This record gives sequence, C-alpha cells and structure tokens, in this order.
Amino acid sequence: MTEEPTEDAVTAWARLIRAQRVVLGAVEAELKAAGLPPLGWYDVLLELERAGEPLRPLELEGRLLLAQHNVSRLLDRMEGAGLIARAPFAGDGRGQVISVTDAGRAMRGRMWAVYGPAIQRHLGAPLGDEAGPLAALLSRLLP
Amino acid sequence: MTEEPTEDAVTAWARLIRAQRVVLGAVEAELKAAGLPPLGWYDVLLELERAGEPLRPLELEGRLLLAQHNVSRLLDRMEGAGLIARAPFAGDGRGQVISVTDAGRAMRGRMWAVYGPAIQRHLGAPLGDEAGPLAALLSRLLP
DNA sequence: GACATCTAGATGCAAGTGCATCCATATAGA
DNA sequence: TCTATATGGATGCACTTGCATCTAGATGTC
Repeated sequence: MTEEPTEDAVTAWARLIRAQRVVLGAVEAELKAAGLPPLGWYDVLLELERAGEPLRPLELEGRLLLAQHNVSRLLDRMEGAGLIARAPFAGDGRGQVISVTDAGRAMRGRMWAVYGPAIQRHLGAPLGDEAGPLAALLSRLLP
Repeated sequence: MTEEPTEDAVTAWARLIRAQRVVLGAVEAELKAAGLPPLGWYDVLLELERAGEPLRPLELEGRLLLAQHNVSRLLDRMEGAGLIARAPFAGDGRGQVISVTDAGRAMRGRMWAVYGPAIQRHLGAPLGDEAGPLAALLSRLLP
C-alpha cells in the first residue's frame, strides 16, 4: 500500500535528474569545447587502464552499464580512432579482447586535463565538503 | 590552482552519473513496459498543468532544460498524439502557445499511476528518510 | 518607409541509441 | 556424431538528438 512516493522522494527524484543533467551537460560541453571525445570514451579508457589487462566487451558492458550493441559500436568508433585494439579471445572463438593503445592512454591523459578541473568546477566547488556525504547517499541507489 | 578535483568530488561525480542512470533507467523501463510514453512527455504535461495556462515553447524550453529544436520536435510528437495543442500567440506573430488537451490530462494521470510507484520503489524505498537530505545536497548543484 | 538586425520556431542532415535479428562459435543431448 | 539450443558480438532499421541553417515576423536605425 505504500505505493505513492513521499514528497521528499519526489523532490529528490526531480533534483537527481536535473542535477545530473546540469552537471553532466556542463562537463561534456567543456570536453567538446576542447575538441575532445565524449565522456563515454573516457570511461572505456579508464576501465581498461584500471583493469591493467585487456577486457572482453562483455565485461565493459557490465562495468559501464551499457547495452551490448552500444558497446559494440562505441568500440567501433574508438578502434577507428586508434584508441583501442580488438584481438580474438583465445579461450572462445566468438569472443574478443579489448586493449588500450598508447594513443588511447595519451588521449585519456588529455581528457583528464579538462575533465578533472571541470568536475571540480561544476561539482566539487558547489558542494564544498558535502561531496563525501552526497556520495554516501547516492551509493544507496546503486546496485 | 585548485584545479584537481578532490577524491570525494570524483566519487560523488561518478555516483551521481551512475545513480541517475540506474534509477532513471528503471523508471523509464516501467513506463515502457506499461506501454506509456517516455518521461519527457510527462514533464511537458506536468509543466502545462502546473502553469494552469498555455505556455510558450520558449518557456517550456527553460523549464525543461531542453534545446529549442528538441522542444519543437517533442511538441510535434505530442501534438500528433493529441496530448497538446498549438495555437498562434496573439502578441507575437512568430510565437505560439501550447496547451494540454483533455487527452493530455488523462495521459498524465495514467502515467503517474505507474510513475509514482516507480519513483517510490527505485528511489524512495532505498533512500528511506534520507530522501530529504539527498534533495538538499542536490539542490547545491542546481542553478 | 526602407533596410539591417534580431528573435521564435521549424527543418535537413549527420550522428547516436534502442530494438530485433543475424552470424558464428560453444555447449548439451540423443 | 549429429542436431538443438545458448551465447558473444555485429548489424539493419526506425527513432531521437545535436548542429546548422532557414523562414517569418519583430525591432531598431536612418
């Protein structure tokens, strides 16, 4: 019977959607203005570097919360740009394995030079020392 | 010189993006599963009903944080579905004025029947009484 | 009043996304 | 082994979004 959301829940919902759109939009705009690729590319590069080893598209799919066909095409574009490389996966003829290229690592560096300050400007600064608490609350919404 | 984001800021950033994607995705999926239009349509209907009077596309643009051309086409679709009506704006021959139709009001009702419980399930419930505090923190990111 | 400039909204085109389906390989069962 | 089914990833098609441009009406200047 507790179907109707509370007023606070609706407010939090509306602001979550809005705040994300505002902040993400501002950060993406800075990347674009700097002539850099969109954030999705950064995420792929980061996951690959973090993993420290080639990953399968399937793993990227899970970590990035993207649909299979979107990963496939995102990798197409990044491969075309020379930032990642595809190689067959030894253990399974259907699978493949994705690795970052040197150009990919360099690109992530260049992106971070814009991305980091943008995060600070559009999120870190307005939040001040509330960033930690906000992160804690948001974690309750994550799987 | 405080260009680099703090660690907390980066964590908050990552979770903001992710939490929004997870929750929004879940809610949108419920609407779609119920055969209802996407959330953007709800927002338009809500703004129109809230205003209590016809609004100009320009106003919708501002309230919904959408680009002009997106509003234009969103209204095309909603007009096609009979949920809103366009009328010329008396004071300015270039302008127009958008109003909800009865079908639009009915649709918003049907959407809320799915939307409300979905918000509660995917956001209200996991947050419990932290919804208020989360909303307060998020407001710092809004204009 | 004629002309330049500005603004509200529409639209053509490129790019991205969702959805369904397809292809190739793997695994399971008879 | 031969066939049925499941899984990793690619792809065709429709729809949405972004970007640039366009049209029509408004405003301002001389």
